[in-house]
Amino acid sequence: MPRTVLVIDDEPKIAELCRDYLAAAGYAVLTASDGALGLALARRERPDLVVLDLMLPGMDGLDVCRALRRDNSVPIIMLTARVEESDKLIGLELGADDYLTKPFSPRELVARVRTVLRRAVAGLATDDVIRAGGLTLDRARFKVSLPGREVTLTPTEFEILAALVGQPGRVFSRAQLLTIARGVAFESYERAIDSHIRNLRRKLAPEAGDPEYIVTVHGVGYKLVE
Amino acid sequence: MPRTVLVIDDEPKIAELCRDYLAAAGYAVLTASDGALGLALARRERPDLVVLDLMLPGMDGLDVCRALRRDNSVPIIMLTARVEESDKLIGLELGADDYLTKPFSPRELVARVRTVLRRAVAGLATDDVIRAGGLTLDRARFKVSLPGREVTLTPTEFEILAALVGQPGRVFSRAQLLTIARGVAFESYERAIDSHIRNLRRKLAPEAGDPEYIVTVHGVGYKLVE
DNA sequence: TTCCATCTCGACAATTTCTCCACATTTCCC
DNA sequence: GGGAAATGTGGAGAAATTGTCGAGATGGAA
Repeated sequence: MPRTVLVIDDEPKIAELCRDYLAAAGYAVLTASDGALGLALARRERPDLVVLDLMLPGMDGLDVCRALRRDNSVPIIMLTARVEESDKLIGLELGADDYLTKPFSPRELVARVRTVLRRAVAGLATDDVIRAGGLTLDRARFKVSLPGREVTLTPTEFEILAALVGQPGRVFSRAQLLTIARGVAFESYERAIDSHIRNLRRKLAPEAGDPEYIVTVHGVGYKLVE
Repeated sequence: MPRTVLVIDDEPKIAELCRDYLAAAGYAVLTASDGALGLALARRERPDLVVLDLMLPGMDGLDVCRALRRDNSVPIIMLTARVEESDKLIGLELGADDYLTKPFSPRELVARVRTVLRRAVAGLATDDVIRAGGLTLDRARFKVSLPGREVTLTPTEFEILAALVGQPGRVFSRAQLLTIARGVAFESYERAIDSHIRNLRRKLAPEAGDPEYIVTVHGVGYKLVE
């Protein structure tokens, strides 16, 4: 059961960026372009977390925050524009679980969402360790282990492998993997993925004859062995 | 187990500001809008520290301070409206552990609270030690021992190392370490962490060739060796 | 006050990681 | 098998990240 994240932001670009990234990270994402709409959505859909822009037209982000807090204890991550030394803004903060100042890296957003959700649902399933096909990825330790040894990956390699291991057998296109690794905002050479796949294969199976973990699906993309 | 701070202030804005900041810093916060209420709360909830406004309606802050002192030795931080020498002196004579003059920066408040609490707790916690990877951290004395010697750390260095040692192998991002070190989840120059890490490394391994305790995880953060 | 310890932050160098190209090889489809 | 398209591979910059030093800022103590 994927966790649901509600993004409330009036800037379409930001909202879209958040949505794509969080979706790529495996979350169900709802978006709202203003506070009232967001609040209504939150009440109806009961998201597991809310990403909330501080600056909103009409109903202010703080009002939304307050209202959300009245309803229940949904975790909130606030987005703030980097304006002044935060003291004044921060003085207003009531009960957000974490803060991000714009511009923020989408990767950072996903990391924060993960952290806050883990904290919020401590005791429930932790999505920190994923296992498949003899591979074990531990996000907290940033390590992957396979029978008999452990391998160190770069951030991009780790994200790609995490996506593959998360859904064994599912085929990911290069575009999808690029989005997962680098973000939608980047339009770049899709075949950069090939290099990462190559490096991953070399790290996962250093000797010829070792098991293949990553399978090429000609004309489509890559997948983890089933 | 979070430490509890009781804020006694009749100005809602100030009280709210304190509550939000201290909550963000990981403290459980109680607030009271006048002296009598605050005193009652203190007796019932036994907070670890009291933040007390000198100017209160009805029962004066000094009276509250006196009364608190009669009950037990809870640490007290006084808030004063103006820089009146006499106020400071009186407050300190009465046994306040520290004082702040308005307007104060919330960040400063958090810093003072942490300092006073640390001082207050230092005498109590004797078995508050963490061990891992050959390191032994003594929170009461702010020292870390490693094979053959003992090193004194600054408060920030200690908090960072304590986090790392508490979960060996787990990777902490700079943002996480910043939050741990400063007690607040506010954006700041993340790379200040690098400097602390550098200083820690120098203290832990003064000679070239000494064992490395703190490992860089490129693109992610830092961790303790496993 | 002045001194001292600590922390922050900028600048630049050192290092790691990523992207992209050129070309070799494989796969697919006829 | 032949040809076209897709993928594998190596390596050279480009880009991003981290190491390092040191100058202010700040707060606490003498």
